[in-house]
Amino acid sequence: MPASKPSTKPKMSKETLLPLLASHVLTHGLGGASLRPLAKAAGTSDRMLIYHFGNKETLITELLDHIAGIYSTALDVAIGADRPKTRSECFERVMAQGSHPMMQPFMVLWWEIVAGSARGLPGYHNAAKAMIAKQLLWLEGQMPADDPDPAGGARYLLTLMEGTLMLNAVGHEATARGGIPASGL
Amino acid sequence: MPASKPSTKPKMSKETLLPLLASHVLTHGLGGASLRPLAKAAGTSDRMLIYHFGNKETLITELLDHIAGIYSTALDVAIGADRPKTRSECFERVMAQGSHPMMQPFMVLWWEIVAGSARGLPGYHNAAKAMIAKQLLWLEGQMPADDPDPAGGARYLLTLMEGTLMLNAVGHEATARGGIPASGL
DNA sequence: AACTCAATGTAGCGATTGCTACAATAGTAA
DNA sequence: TTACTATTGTAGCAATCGCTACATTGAGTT
Repeated sequence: MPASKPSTKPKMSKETLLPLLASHVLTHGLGGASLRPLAKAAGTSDRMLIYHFGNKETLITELLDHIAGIYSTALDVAIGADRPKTRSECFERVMAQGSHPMMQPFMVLWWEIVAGSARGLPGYHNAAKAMIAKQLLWLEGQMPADDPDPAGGARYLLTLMEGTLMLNAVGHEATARGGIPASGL
Repeated sequence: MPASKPSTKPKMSKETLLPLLASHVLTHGLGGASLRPLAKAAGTSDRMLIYHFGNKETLITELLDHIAGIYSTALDVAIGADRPKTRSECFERVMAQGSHPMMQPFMVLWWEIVAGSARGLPGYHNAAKAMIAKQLLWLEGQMPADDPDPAGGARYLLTLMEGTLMLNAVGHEATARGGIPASGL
């Protein structure tokens, strides 16, 4: 009775592991991400994580790459059908999207990535740069159709949005909301 | 010959320890801040850190408070003698100050504090809020003398500045610099 | 059937983690 | 002196860290 043995070819590779690992760090963060909890979340052992990735550093690097990819596609599916009329309206939309509960795990993780990038941790910088670049591109596509300078406007709105999101993250929502002038956007 | 004994009343308290601990985390970060390295940097043992602070969590909390205080006085000594003429000029000055090499340890640590605050780590939120509040107050004092709305302007410039600093931290300096419109500040 | 080799489990290593038990050394109060 | 209390050193504990040595399994190849 060969019953207890689960499966002889369990199909376990980086590609199948990364989504599970990503889901774990998206809810538990990168700071305390150690091999054994990560492995448990992915249904494996630390032994196998090292087997597949070589060491923790490359695991984190590839994981951050993967998460940047997830973020990118999440933005892709969030493209509005119509264009906003003004930059102000564009900013409102974009902020609503960035503050959406669905995006919150990304935001919480995001500051950890920024911190790691600022401190020079391997892998963090590339992921941060990729995510910003993607967001900039996405924002450019969200600009008003008749905007005189969509690229420059996207950079401006991105700066403003990131500042606002940071103030939100540390409990200064009122500061951020009150500071954006209606004109000038 | 009482020679080898260092001092019978070595005067060691939270107040004398905190500056040394702060200097350590300002250069080495909070992430890997464990008791024994911290103690070594302060010239003590982990044993004594626990003795003075009770446990690591309150140590970190009080340390973050202390660092927020250091940051506050650092801003106080950086108040310019004259006021800028325009918001644009004000923003330039403030960015120059925030990008100053002297401030870089604070900036690198800052993103770690933001990350901890976003994730709800104890002590991080209060420190982040205090540092932002101080910065807002400071910025208000730096606004042009004839500004129609110094408080609102300070909030706006703070949002813009933090967004810019974050983009700098992840290697998107060009994005940030190119995005700020000359008008509208 | 014999061999090969990727995939996996088990067990453990040395280092580090936060923290504690116990004892020794004082300086002060009685 | 005697007793007490605050401060400090020494040793160590259980837990976790990243990682490795070794053995086993099993599917495919010859």
